[in-house]
Amino acid sequence: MGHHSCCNQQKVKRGLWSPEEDEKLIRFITTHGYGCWSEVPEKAGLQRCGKSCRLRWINYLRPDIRRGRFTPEEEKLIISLHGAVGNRWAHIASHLPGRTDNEIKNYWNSWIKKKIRKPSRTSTKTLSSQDQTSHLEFEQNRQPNFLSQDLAVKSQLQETVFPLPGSSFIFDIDSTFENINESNNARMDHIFHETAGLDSESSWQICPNLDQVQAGNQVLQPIAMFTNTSSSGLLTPLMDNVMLPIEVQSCGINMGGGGQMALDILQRNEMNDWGLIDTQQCPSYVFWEQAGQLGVEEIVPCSSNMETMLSTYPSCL
DNA sequence: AAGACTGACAACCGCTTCTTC
DNA sequence: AGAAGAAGCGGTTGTCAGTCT
Repeated sequence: MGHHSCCNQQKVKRGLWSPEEDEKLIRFITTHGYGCWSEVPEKAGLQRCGKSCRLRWINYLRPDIRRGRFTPEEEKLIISLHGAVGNRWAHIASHLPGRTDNEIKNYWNSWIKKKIRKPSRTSTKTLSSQDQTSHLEFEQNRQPNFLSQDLAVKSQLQETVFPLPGSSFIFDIDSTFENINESNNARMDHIFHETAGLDSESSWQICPNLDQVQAGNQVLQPIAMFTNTSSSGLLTPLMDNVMLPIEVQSCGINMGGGGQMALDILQRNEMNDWGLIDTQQCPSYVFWEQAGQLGVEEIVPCSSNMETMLSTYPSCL
């Protein structure tokens, strides 16, 4: 194709750009514009291919470029957007004025490397004897891809995006709030009471604007931020402290803010019946049932709630 | 002191998508 | 409609300065 052949031409320079080359390109673009990139090098007096000129301008020289370290807000946004749209760097960059897809991609890749190297807080936590029993039980059911690198990365992301303070609660459900079916509602009700520390008589409901839960006479604030890209492919507006319904088909209840992770895991395992994550203290397992077989996959090892959940929902086994 | 390692980021490559004729 | 070139995109590699051993 055009670029490939143009870059193979003899006397075309490659590698880092010199200040002189930068100056030539800037001078040309600012006076003439760039209309057709393949014509730029010749007109600007550069021994580069048009593609290289374009990249240099877009990623480095254009005046509206923003350089320097990412702010915490930008970092958070990148993490959130990546959780929603994956490696669509150009899409992510469009939400960060002055930042390039290349810059964000580089940032992401080095950040991920760092995170993988650094042992996670939860994965190094000592398990209680109760935890160890539960952990052992499910070790035996591990899937081949258990604790894959991909999963480790996602767990790290989850730690960052969903810091999980002990007294708060977060959850998402398998349908829009208007369509909670009875069995899901009952399970959610039970889990909610336990998680929020309510007595069994206390009633609760999701407030109409979906950002709070009314429990008895107190209003509780969810801490989670969810994204949903499942149906339209469009990016759901990201809002801190707002709980959005996530469409996890037949997924049952998902607590702990791992909606997208659950979806990934369940889809990867072609789960059609139902699945459940129990994650009060930290993310732990996704369960699902298919053809009479229990499937289980770990998100982050250990959960002090495992026994409780198993006794409450014996159908997990 | 010197070589190995690491992180940051610039640049390239190959493929896909868009545009033009 | 479809061929060809241009532009866009994401994965990967290269470079270099700083740090570690």
